[in-house]
Amino acid sequence: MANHEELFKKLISHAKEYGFIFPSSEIYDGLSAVYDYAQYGVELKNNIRQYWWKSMVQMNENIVGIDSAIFMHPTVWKASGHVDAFSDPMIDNKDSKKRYRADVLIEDYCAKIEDKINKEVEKAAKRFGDSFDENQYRTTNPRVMEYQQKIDATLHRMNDDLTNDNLADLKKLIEELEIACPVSGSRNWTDIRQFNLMFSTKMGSVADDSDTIYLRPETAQGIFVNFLNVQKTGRMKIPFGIAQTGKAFRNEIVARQFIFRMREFEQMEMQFFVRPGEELKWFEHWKKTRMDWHLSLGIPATKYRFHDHEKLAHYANAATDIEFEFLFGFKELEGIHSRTDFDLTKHQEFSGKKLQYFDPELNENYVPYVVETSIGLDRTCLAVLSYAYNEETLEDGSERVVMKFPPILAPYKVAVLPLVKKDGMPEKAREIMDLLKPSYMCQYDEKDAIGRRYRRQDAIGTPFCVTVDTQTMEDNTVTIRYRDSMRQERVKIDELMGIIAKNLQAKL
RNA sequence: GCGGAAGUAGCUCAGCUGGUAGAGCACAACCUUGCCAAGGUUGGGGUCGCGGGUUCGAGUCCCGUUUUCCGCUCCA
Repeated sequence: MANHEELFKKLISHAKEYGFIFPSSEIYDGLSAVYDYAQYGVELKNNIRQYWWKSMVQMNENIVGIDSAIFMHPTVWKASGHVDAFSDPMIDNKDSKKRYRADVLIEDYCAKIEDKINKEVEKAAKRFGDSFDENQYRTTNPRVMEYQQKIDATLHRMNDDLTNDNLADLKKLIEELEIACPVSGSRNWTDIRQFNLMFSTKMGSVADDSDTIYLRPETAQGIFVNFLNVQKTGRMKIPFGIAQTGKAFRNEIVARQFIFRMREFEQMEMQFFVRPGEELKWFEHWKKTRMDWHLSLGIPATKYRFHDHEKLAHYANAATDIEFEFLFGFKELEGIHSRTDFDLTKHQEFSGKKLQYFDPELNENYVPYVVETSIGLDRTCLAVLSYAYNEETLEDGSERVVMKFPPILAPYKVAVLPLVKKDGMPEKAREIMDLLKPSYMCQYDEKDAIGRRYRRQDAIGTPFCVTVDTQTMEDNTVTIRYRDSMRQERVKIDELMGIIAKNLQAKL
C-alpha cells in the first residue's frame, strides 16, 4: 500500500509537471478540492467524453442526447428529495466523534421535559381522581407552567435560529441547555455547520428568499424533466434512453484524493426508460454493457469489479457500482441504478403535469421505469491516468516514464520529428504535419536530441512518433515509432494515415 | 469536522545555533551532434504558501490562516 501511495503522489506530480491537471487558482494557494484540466488533460477528458458519447448515443439508435442547463427550477430539487435530504444543521461531539443534527438534540431535550410534565400530570390525576381537569392543571400548576414555558421558549428560539440561519446562536442554545452527547456524556461540541450538499445562489433580485436556486447536484434531473419533450419530439418508443454529460456540484464536507472527489465535477449519465416490470432485465443488460465499455479501453479486467448495493436508496430497487482499483484501492467509478418510477412520479406530483407514456403494444398509459447509468468523467480520467502511468527500466538501465494511454484516448496521437534541424528535414516534417493535422492532434518538435524528444512524447503518452531522416529526403519514407514497444518501422509517408487509423480503431 | 505531517525556482531538494537565497534537472536563444533523455556558450525565473508578532535584523523563533498528504469521520 505504501508503494501505491508513493505512486499516487508521483502521478499527481506528473499530472502537474507535464500539463494534465493543475490545482485551481494556484497562484492564490489553490481552492480546496477544485482542479483545472491543463492542455493535455483537457484532450484526454474530451476524448473520454467523446468515446462514451459515441458508444452510448451514436451506436444505439434508441438513445439520444441532450444538454440541459445547470440551473433548474427550485422545485425540481424538492421533487427529487435533494432539498430535504440535505439541509440539516449538524454538530459533532469532539470526544465521541459522533455527529448529530443540532435541531434533533434540542428537540430530544424538550421531549425529556415533556416527559416530566406528563409524569406530573399523571400524578396529579391520581391524586385528584375524577374531579381532575387536565387542561386547567396544565395552565395553572406553577411547576408544569415553568416546564412548558421552557419548552416553548427553547423551540421558539431554535426555530428563529434555524430560519435566520443563525448557527452560532443555535450552538449557544445547546450550551446553555447543557445538552451532553448521549455517547460520551461530554459537552465538548464543534460549531454547527449547515450540512447541505447543494450549492445555492440567487437569481435576479437578492431580496426575496424564493429566488434561491441551486447548482445541480446531479445531471439526471435535467433528463427527467425533459422526458416527455424528448419522447414526443423524437418520436421515441419505449425502451429508449436519454444521455447527457455535464457539470454537477456537491458541497462535500470532505473532498479529497485529487480529482476523485471534487466539489465541481462532470458526469456522463444515461437514463433508460422501460416498461414497468422489465426494469430488472434492463438493469442486467446495462450492467453488462457498461462493464464491456470499460474493458474495451484495454485496461485489464482485474482492475474492475461490481459492487452490488445491499442497502438501497429510497428510489432504487436494484443498484450496483462498477469499481476501479485506483492507487488508493477499489472505489466507485460508475453507478448503475434501477430507479423505478420514483423520479417521474415525483415530478408528476410536484409539477402537476402528466409524465406518462402511451404504449401502443399494451394499449395503456404508464409512468415508465428508469434504469440509470451514471459515470464520473473526472474519475474515469483518474482511472485512465493511474492505469497509464508507468515507470520502466530499459535494457540499457536507463529509466523512462511513459503514459500508456489507450491510443484512442491519448491527448496527442502523433509527434512529427525531423531528425536534424537542417537539410530540408524541418520543411518535410511540416508537410507531414499538414497531412495529419486535419485528422489527428499532432505535435511538432525539433528541439534537442531525438532520444530526448521520444521521452518527452512518452511522458505525455503520444502513441506514435514519426521521424524524418536523410532517407526520407530520398525516398519519402519515414520511421514510425510505437510508444509502448519503442519499436520502429520504416513506412511510406502515404501509408501513415492508414497505419494510424488502424491502430486507433475502437472496439465498441 | 477531529488528529498528525508538510509547504523554499516548473520538478527534486539544500539552507547549521536568526545576518537581506543556492544546487541539479527542466526552460529559452545560439553553436555542435544526430534514432531512444543529460555536449558547449549565454540567459530568464523565487517578496522562501499567506498574514501578523518577537528582533537592530526572520526562509530560520512564536501565533493565526490557507493548501496538500495520511488516519478517523462523512459521502440521501
